[in-house]
Amino acid sequence: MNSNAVRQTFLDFFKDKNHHIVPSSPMVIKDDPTLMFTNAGMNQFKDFFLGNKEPKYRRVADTQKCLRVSGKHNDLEEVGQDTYHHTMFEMLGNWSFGDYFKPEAIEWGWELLTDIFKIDKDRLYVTIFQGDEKEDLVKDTEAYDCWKKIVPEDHILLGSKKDNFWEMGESGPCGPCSEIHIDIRDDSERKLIHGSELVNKGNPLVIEIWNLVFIEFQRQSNGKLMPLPAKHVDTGLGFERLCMVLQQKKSNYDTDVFQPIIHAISEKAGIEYGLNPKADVAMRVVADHLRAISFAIADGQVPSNNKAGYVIRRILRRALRYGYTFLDLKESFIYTLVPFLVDQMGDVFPELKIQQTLIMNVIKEEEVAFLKTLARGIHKFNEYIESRSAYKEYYKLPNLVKSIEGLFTFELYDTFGFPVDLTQLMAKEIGWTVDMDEFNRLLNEQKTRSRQASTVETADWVIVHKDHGGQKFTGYDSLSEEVNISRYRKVTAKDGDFYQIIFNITPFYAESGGQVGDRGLLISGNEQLEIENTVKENDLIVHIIKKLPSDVSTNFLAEVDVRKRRSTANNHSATHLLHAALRQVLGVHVEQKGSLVDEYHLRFDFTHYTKMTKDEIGKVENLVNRKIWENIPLYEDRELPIEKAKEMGAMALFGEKYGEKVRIVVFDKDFSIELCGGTHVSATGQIGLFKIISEGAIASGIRRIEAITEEKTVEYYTSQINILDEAREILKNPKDIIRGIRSILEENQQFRKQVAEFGKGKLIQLKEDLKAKVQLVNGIHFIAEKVDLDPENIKNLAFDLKNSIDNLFLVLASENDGKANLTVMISENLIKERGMDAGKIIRELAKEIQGGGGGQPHIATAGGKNPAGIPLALEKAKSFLK
RNA sequence: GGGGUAUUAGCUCAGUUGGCUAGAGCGUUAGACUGGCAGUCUAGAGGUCAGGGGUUCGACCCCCCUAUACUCCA
Repeated sequence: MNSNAVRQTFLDFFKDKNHHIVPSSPMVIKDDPTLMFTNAGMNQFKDFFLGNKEPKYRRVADTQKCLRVSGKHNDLEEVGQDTYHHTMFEMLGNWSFGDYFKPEAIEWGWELLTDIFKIDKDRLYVTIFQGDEKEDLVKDTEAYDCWKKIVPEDHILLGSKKDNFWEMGESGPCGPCSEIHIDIRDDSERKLIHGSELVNKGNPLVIEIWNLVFIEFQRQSNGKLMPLPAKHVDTGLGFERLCMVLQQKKSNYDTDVFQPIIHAISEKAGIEYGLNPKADVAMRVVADHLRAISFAIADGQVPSNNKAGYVIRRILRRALRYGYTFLDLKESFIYTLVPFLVDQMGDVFPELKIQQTLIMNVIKEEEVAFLKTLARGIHKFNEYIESRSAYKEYYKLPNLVKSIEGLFTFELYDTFGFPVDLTQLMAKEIGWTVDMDEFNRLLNEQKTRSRQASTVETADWVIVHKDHGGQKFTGYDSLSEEVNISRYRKVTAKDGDFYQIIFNITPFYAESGGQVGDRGLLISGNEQLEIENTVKENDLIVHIIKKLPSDVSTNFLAEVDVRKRRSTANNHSATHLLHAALRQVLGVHVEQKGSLVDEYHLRFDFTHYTKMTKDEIGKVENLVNRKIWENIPLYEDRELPIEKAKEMGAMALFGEKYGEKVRIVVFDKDFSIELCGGTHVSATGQIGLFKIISEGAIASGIRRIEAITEEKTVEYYTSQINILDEAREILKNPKDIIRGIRSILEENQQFRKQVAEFGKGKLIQLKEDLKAKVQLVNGIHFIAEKVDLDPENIKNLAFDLKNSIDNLFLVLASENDGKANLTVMISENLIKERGMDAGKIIRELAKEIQGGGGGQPHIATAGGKNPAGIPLALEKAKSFLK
């Protein structure tokens, strides 16, 4: 059975059991501070488990793209080493939200695996939670009894809290789980050791394939467990592992999910898969990471230097590093593999196919950049080895300690991004070692420092008024509302504590979709508190406030800051107009890749391959402004079925999560229709005036425009005109200001030349005067004079004189700003033949002017605070004429 | 969010206790050699040492601020 059929069979099976099939949510997560990527199938349903939201369907099934690279589930370093870990993988899942529980989940799981997929029952083992005394949790006999009906007892095993008690995080929903494991060893080996002894023991051929989680508790932040009112089922069946089992393979990478890609890599490297263990690991790493990166980019996450983007960059670099070292691929190659992935998965995940060009461009650019960092690192490494060897030469050390310091290794890694394992490899090749203890110590130091800088502690929610069916958002229509607090909690952060407050109803827009959150006031009686920001946590609207009201249980008036909201709406609506204008001027390949809208400006990232010309920017600005002046009224529909919205030609974004009912925002149905949750102007005229401030690249194929609207634009034009006015005034109001500036510049250049000529003439004169004063003492041409020149010109003069007079000993003095300066110049041959040293001489002379100085043997300078000492210094100079 | 490093000629980079009137290679311009090209040789042009402030007799170098880029950690 090929992989596509496996996936389909799973979904069909649960469809028959009255499950609603939902699409995979994006792999990149936007509105959850605790998570960067979807790392389990349950992520998109988190709000249902937390009780923040009511599910529309009580039974759901899906396949979910997941990425596990950071946080609690960190598999990155495992990937490729074995045959069954992945960064990106698909999780098949069936879900019950307060509907069926253990009996059905267990029965159906077994039915699918054994009846439909025909897996040999004798090879399957199940585990149940054994209980935990510390937590006061009993053994999960309910699950045990369900299993006992269909599975022989010697195939049911007890598991500890670590393996069989699932938790979402430090706090939150949790419960016991029951895992299904499979033993795919050969019969001969199975006879030697019973499979039950190898479950959860890290054997690559006895592995977990399905985890059935029974959520029935809520973990408080004080560690206590509370029973949940509604019980849920959350299951995860590893798609790649299931394919392996059904295709009778011993490795996920041998299935048709990976083979086409592995084959392409092997061709590229000219190394056959399966011959050399190290090369095999590398090929698996590249194949796995290629998937992860491509899907991430398709979901809108390009590699960058922090947060989620940084994680993607790290994955890509790891792949490149393995290719570089073990497959001897020294040039960018990963991007050339993308078409094979698209062939394989493009039908199930169309976002890959549509964005293929962008994915390839972005990957290639990253590859080239990283190869450059590698080259720089290698250069630094060689320099280090050379300098250490030179050190040994210099001090005539009998033998050099061939060890690379941890500090240097760390600097290479931390500052220059050079992978530490490459340092080790290169060291080994020339017979050196690396001080890894020191390296690790430094790395841990940095980790601790970073962690301390970002510790936040979140307390439990305090319920004030029970909310029925969650909170209501009224901000599209009103800007103030009578509210009461349904719950709040305290957050302790490094730079001060604050509170998160949930209202029963709120006009405040929470930060999302690139639009910043609202600010405003919370008023009750005489008390006025500032709501500093509004953020979204999953779908919950959270208000941030520094201080709690004196009475939290009373009624309040919540008022949105109108000024900020208005400016933000201007910028958001302008963003829509800009998007549409770009598509009209540049072409329909323009897709939104990111957006930021606040009260000051708007930022819009989009796909486009070349720098926009002045002309194009002008056209876009004009088009947007024309639409503003048409004063087009806003048309919106907040409850439109998504299919209908798409029919209307609404632009949906990749990597964005949409429900079944969506909101569309329309400005002229023939111009701009977008799916959007943000706040907008009621008619475009309010935007006033639009101006693009900058246009540039942020990644290959992605460009960024920054623009302003309304009063900011007027301010901008006003300040530009003021500059012009001022310039005109300075130039005494010429008819043509440009010509005026040009002629001044020309004149200026002329004068410069003249001044330079004049200065030169003066210098020549001075030079002649000084030449006339040369005394010949002991075969030395001696000059000691005070001149009226600045230090820079004295230096020039000195060099000039040295070139025209041989055997020269020159001492020049000058006075500037009440301070004395001395310069000594000596011909090279006098230094050699008579051992004269300008540096030593000047230190003697400087005593007379109460100062200090120094320099080289042939030229030296000094300064002092006593100009009256100059004659004495010049006199003293004679004493060196021996 | 917390660190680190860098910014020098059109490009790639040197410049090691503060004292080269700031250098190399490539590129570029002119000339010579060659029947022409490739090439070789000779000569030259090209610098606000990222920007601003400070310390100093003297700053590419030390200190502070700003900008940009790179990079590690969370």
